[in-house]
Amino acid sequence: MTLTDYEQDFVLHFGEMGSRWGIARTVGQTYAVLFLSEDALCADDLVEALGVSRSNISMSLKELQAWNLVKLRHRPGDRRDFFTTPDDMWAIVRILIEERKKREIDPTLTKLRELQMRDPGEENAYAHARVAELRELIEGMTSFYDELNQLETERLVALIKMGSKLRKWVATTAKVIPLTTKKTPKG
Amino acid sequence: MTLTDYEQDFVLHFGEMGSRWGIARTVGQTYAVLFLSEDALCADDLVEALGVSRSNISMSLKELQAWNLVKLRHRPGDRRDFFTTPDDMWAIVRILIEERKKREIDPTLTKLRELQMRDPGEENAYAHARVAELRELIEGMTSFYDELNQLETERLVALIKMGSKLRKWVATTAKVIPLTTKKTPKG
DNA sequence: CTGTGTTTTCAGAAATTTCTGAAACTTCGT
DNA sequence: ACGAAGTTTCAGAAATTTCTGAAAACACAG
Repeated sequence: MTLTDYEQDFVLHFGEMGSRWGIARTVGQTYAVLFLSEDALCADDLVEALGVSRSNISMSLKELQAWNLVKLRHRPGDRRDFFTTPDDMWAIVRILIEERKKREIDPTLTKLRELQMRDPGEENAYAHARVAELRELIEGMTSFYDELNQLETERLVALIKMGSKLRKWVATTAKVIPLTTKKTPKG
Repeated sequence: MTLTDYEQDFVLHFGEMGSRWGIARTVGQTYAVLFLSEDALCADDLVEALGVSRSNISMSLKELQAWNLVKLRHRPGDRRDFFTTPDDMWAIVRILIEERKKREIDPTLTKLRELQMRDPGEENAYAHARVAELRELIEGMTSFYDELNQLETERLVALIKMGSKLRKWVATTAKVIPLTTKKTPKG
C-alpha cells in the first residue's frame, strides 16, 4: 500500500481541507484513500499508506462509520475488516448533507423553538421577533431541502442539469405566491 | 450592556455552535449579540456583554467584517465604530453560503481540475476516473447553486414555499433528460 | 506638537483538539 | 483453555487554535 504521487496529492488535499470541513486531518485522509481505492482496504493498509498510528486509523474509521461514509466488507477466511466508500456518489452527497444538517442546523432549530415557547416579556420583544424571523427562515429552508431530498437520484440529477429552465418556470409560476419576509425597521 | 437571560441563552448557544460552524466561540457570540440588538453597538458594549478581552472583540469584529456579516456605522460627534447585522436575513443566508462555498468547495474544485490536467498514467487509471466523477458532481451542484443564486430574493422565497409543486414539475418535465451518473464497478 | 480616546497587533498563555503507544479487549482456531 | 490475529480504548503528548494583556498605531482636538 504505497500511494502514487497522484493519489498522494489528492489525499493530502483532503487532509488539509479536513479542518475546514470540521473533520480531523487523518479522517479526511483516510476517507480519501478509500475513495480512490478500487478494492476494499484493511486498517493496516491505511496505516502504511498514511504513516500514522494504528489507533488513529481505528478512531478515524469509527468516525467515518458513524457518519455512514464507509462500508464494512469481509473476505472469506480472513478475519480482518475491510473498508470501502459507497460507490454511488449521490448517496455520499446525501449522507454528507444530512449529517451536516443534523450537527449544524437541528440543534439551533431546537434552541430557537425553545426560545419561542418562552414568554419573552417587554424587554425581549425585539430579540423575540428576531428569533422568530430566523426560525421561520431556517424552517423554510429545511423543508425545501426535505422536498429535494425526497426526489429519487435520477430526478434530482435531472433537476440539477436543468439549468435555466428552472428559473423560467419559477418566473412564470411563482408570482402568484405573496412575499412574506418582513423587514424589521431599525433605529 | 447587560444581556437578559433570554439573550444570554441565545448568545451562549451561538458560541457553543461556533466550533461546529467553523468559527471561534467569541466570533459566534459577537454575531449573536449584534443580531439580537436593535441598535448598533460599539466594541466596548460587546466587551461588557460577553466578558471577554477587548482584543478578542477586535479580532472577532475583523473576522465578521471579512465575512461581510456586519456593517459599520458611525454617529455624528462620536469617534467610535458601531456595528450591526444586515437586517435582510436572506442577504445573510446568501453571504454565509457563498463564503462557505469559497472556503470549503472552491479549493477542492481547483485541486480536482488540476489533477484532471495531469497525465495519470496506467497506475492511476481508476483514481483518475474517480476524480473525474467527483469533479463532475461538484460542478453540477455548484452550477445549480449559481442558478438559484441568480433568483432575486422574492422569487427564491416563492420557490422555497412551493413545496410539492416543485416535485410535480420535475416529475413531468425531467424525464426527457437522460441520467448520466455511471456506476464504476468494484472488485 | 501633545494629549485623549479609540482600534489594531502580536507574542505568549490558556484551552481545545488530535494523535500516539501501551494495555485491554474480542474472536476464532486448535 | 490457550494463543494468535485482529480491534478498541484511553491517558497523556503533541499540535493547533483561541484568547489575553501590553504595547503600538491611529485619528482627531486643542
